[in-house]
Amino acid sequence: MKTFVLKSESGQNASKNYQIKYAELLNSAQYKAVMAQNGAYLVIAGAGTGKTRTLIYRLARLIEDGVHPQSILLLTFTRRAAKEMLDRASTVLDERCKRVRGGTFHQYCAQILREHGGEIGINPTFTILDASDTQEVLQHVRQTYKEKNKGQRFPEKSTLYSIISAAFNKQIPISSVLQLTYPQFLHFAEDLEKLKLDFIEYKESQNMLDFDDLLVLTKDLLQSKEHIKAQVGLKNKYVMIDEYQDINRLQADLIKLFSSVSGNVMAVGDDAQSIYAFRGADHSNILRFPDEFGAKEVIKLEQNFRSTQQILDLANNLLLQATNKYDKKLFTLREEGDLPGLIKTSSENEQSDFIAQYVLHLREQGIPLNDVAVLFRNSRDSYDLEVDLARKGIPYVKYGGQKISEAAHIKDVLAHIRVVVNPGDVISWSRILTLIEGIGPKSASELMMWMRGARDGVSPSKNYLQKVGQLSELLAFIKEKSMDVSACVEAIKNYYEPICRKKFDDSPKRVKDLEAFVTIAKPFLNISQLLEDLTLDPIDGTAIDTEKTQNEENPLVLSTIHSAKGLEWNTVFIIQCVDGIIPSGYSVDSEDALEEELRLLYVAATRAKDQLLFTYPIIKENGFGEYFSNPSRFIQKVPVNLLEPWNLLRDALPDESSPDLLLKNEE
DNA sequence: ACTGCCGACATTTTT
DNA sequence: TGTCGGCAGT
Repeated sequence: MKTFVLKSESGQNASKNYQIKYAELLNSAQYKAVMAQNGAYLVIAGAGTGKTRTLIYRLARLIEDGVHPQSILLLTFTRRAAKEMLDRASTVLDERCKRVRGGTFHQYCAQILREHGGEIGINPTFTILDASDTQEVLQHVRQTYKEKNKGQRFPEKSTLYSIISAAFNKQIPISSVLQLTYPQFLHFAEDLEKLKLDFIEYKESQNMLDFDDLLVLTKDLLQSKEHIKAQVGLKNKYVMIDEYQDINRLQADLIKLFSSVSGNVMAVGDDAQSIYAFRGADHSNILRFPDEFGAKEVIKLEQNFRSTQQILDLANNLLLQATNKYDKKLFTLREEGDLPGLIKTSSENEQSDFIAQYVLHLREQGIPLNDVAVLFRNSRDSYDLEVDLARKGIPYVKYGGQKISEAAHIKDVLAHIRVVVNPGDVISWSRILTLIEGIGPKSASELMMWMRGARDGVSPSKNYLQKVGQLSELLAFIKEKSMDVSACVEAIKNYYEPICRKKFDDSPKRVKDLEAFVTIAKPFLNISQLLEDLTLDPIDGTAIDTEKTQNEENPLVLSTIHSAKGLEWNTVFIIQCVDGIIPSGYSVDSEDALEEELRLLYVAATRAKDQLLFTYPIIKENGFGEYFSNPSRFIQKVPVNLLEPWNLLRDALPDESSPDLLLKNEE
């Protein structure tokens, strides 16, 4: 008798002959997620439970099942994350995985708008504004309102940016944002609403979109144009979203639209690790997912493969302090390890000294610098340490904080490219014109008037024209060579370098950045590409320094906790565990905000594989002088049997061959 | 008009 | 920390 096996629609793939032995490589929860077929699924993946691994294998599995790589959409938090996943997936399976469409929400939205934006009146050649560009536009729009409210404190451009952006991302009116976060500006509510309209109008007139516009307009487009929604939906047979806990309302709506045809969505995240409320993320989104998307199943990953049980015990204990119940308890099969340590230092300086010495001590034990991370709440919390590391010659990279592409000197360089790409960009014109000696805001705007067509015979003033000569040569060159990015950037650098030297006291550092920037810019196909990539995927603060230290030893990692998301190291220091820093002084009035700070500490703690050390200085310096600081309230509540206090002893002998030894006191 | 200098001020965290 | 606004000098 002959047999023919009929394939079922879903779920029956376990018997298939896969190239990859999924069942052997994954634990049962991971396996379930990887094999999940059609419909919506939520994967709650605790820290270190192999979330990325699960996503990677699911990609591979789908492709093995014949799903077209291009019909899979993988949305991640950063572009780097997407790229890494696709790279890893192609190692476990094959090159096909690289053809999966992966990236950030902003990137994907920009793509949709370039393709279909015309349908709602968007010119597809729009330029994208990054955070600081947006602030410059706001600065421009702000003038009128500032003058109108003379004598009163009117919000700064950065404050305006957070207010307006919060209104967009949370989709609430400005007055509500003011009530929640900026009650001191409540009386400006009306003006700010108007300012917002001016702001929108200005961006429209210049054909510019900021980060928020990309999301909002994509949503508008897909909601108002049924056929486009269908077209986009058809392309997305499978949608996967990483870090779902950090997604805001707007993004949740977008996912619904992206997956409208197939309904195949897998969201992955951890409600205990939601740390982006400040930008509108709402960790209840992840809890709502099952209802909202009609999820077939919620899969929980709880076995941790990263940390020792001692570290997990402490992390679990931190979560107990939350009023929100996180139904989660991480466990591991790893061997026992050291108790996490709590180190009190007399000053911030001693804290830095301790870190530096202990890092060297670890290195002697065979733990390389780059397997050690120092984490902190605010970017500036590492300044003191950075000075100390530099002095002791310990190489480091820093993640988080200001982006290189937002530094003034890089913005200057980019402005030259911008005016070529978008000659209507008044802000950039003004920026590059006022760089020229003898040209201030007034002459700059006269020159711009003149360029726009010399209305009413405004005299071009020969004197200025001469000064601008060099600049116009440069711009002509860029225009002609727009496909040769490295020639353009090189030319700008040569033109700008003398200006840079005059403009900044710390010009040597900045000139070095310029040189590094030439290298970074090289691989781009044309100047518009360069601009777009830099705004959608800004280079991390010290990425440039990394190049320098590459020949040397792998550097120690310094990072804000936010930027450490998803990463892991053998040893993790969490420094400045002081009340007012973590939790931040800005959060103590709000229970929700406070709880987010707790989650932040939880994220930091769960980055450690073997050793976890909290440090805090007992005396902090602040403006006028010194004051006593208290250890973080979160840390204070942890019982001693989970967190061992260390005793620092300073070696009294000055002529000892080894540096001062800091000892651990076993109690 | 433009430049330079001084003091005030704001500040989490990121696409 | 660096940026911004005001003021004085060229």
